[in-house]
Amino acid sequence: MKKSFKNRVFEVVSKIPKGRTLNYKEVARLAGNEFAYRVVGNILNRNKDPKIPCHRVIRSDGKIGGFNRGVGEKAKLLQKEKIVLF
DNA sequence: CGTATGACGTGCA
DNA sequence: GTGCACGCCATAC
Repeated sequence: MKKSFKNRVFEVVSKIPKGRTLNYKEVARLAGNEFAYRVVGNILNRNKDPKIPCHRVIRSDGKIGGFNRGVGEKAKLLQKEKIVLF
């Protein structure tokens, strides 16, 4: 099974510890290509798997960014996790 | 197979 | 400090 970048991103994001947020660039770097940060958001957007805490992935600006189900939901999850936007 | 997209990031006005 | 535009990559259709 060849792990595509998409699969890599899923694994990395699913490995994000609770209470920790990573920006798309970091996820992309851990996935193998720090220059593919756009793909990270792209993949998560087209693949809303409930097993993936994609809400822990935020922009490097410290902003929530966006969410396929609504930014409000993502903000809610972040607050629920007591995640502090670094 | 080829084209267009996208939950970004950075720079500049 | 805020807003706009460009550029980068992989995925989806």
